[in-house]
Amino acid sequence: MKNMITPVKGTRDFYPEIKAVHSWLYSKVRKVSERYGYQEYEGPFLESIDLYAAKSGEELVKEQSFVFPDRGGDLITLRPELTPTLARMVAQRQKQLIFPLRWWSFGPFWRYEKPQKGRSREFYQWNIDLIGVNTPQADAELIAIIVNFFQELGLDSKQVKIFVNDRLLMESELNLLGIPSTQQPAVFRLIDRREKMAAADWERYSLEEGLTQQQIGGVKSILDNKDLWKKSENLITIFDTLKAINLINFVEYDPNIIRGLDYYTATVFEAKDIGGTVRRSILGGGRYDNLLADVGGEQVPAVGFAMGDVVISLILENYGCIPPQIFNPPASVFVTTFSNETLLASLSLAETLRAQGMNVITYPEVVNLNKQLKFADRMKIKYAIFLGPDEIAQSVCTLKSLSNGSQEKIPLSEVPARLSQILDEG
RNA sequence: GUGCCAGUAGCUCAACGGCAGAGCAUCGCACUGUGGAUGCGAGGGUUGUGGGUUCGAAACCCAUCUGGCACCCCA
Repeated sequence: MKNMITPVKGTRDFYPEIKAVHSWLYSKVRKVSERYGYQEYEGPFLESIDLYAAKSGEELVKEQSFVFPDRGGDLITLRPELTPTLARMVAQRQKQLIFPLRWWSFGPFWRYEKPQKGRSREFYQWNIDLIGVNTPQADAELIAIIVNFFQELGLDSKQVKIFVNDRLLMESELNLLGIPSTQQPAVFRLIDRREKMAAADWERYSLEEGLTQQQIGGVKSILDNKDLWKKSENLITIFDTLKAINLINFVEYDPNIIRGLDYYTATVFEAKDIGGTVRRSILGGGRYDNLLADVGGEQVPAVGFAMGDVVISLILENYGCIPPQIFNPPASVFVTTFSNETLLASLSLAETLRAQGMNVITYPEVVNLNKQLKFADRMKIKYAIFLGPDEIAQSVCTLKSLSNGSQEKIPLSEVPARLSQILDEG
């Protein structure tokens, strides 16, 4: 144990049983993305810091990104999010891409934050975006994808929920209260914090931000108004659309949802664990209609969301949604080795079975069968094959089921066919 | 980046100023052509790391690292 190099803070080691969960999650992400006709893409993990300087949240770039100079002295960033990269990739080929564009991605990201449960410094993120359409139906499609994803994972609407709001609606409400647009970003931050603070603290804080008593009361009544969405044609259409396609469950209006990133322009949404103990949000997204123009392209409307792998994995584990079948044994057949004289015959039989498409493990050392079977048992392999002198003399092998202990002798020439048959049945 | 809590065998934990232990796991034997069960035995530790207090530190103090909780922020 001594002198062991510790892993970099906030990174995770994916041991096989954890990698299995990760791969399974990736397969679900792929399945749902493809079900809606989205195409997989990927960007570079390294980006110039200038790409983020444009429009991501200030803190995300200045405080939470891994930034280092390359050998030429240019500042390189380990990507903290994908949306600016996506905007750049689309802007670069704006004239040749086919819109509406539906793209998805699942890859690693880095943020220099304090690691704790649900948050690491290196994490994977599902990004999915619909670019080139500015309609409530497009927003509804992304929300529908989330609902579909939750259903695919076996979560129900008492466990997780998607909360939706519209920044334009909030801005117009703040305007009605006489709060100027220059002051509105600060008020959005106030809104973001309200549920975490005691009421009195929040009011005092609001006064410090320059709001009048009357405005504070106004903001409070906005945030408590669960029917506020009825003032927004956009939200009305989104909810009507989701109702019509029967995917309105999991979805709820919430005026408190604002989102931290600066580039969101209208619809914003966030999914949370409501039945359990994970307070951190599962995913977040919304409409960002100006980002492409900000990175040098033509103005193109877009909507999308991002989901980190860490929080959703925790939630799936808490709710027992991870199917045990994903921890399959690494092989279906174990070919024992008996002696140095018969070793090559065993290896040869194993290779024959592999050529038939089976996953086969052999014991690469001649040790007693006791030890080999114990190994096979612990690896949860279902069938073992013995090929010792007795079997070789008769041109057969012994097939043993490790689940019920039964054994049968099979002529060597028939082994592949017989085994395929047994594996198909079991 | 701020505050609080915790780190003891591979894992879960005990010992709480006085000989570092248990359960599980591992390895060996009973069982050299047959796994799971059982019995017997063995190995395994600079108590996260560095310093300090003390006759004596796993324990108390300081620093540091790592993790967890609440902030900040966010996936």
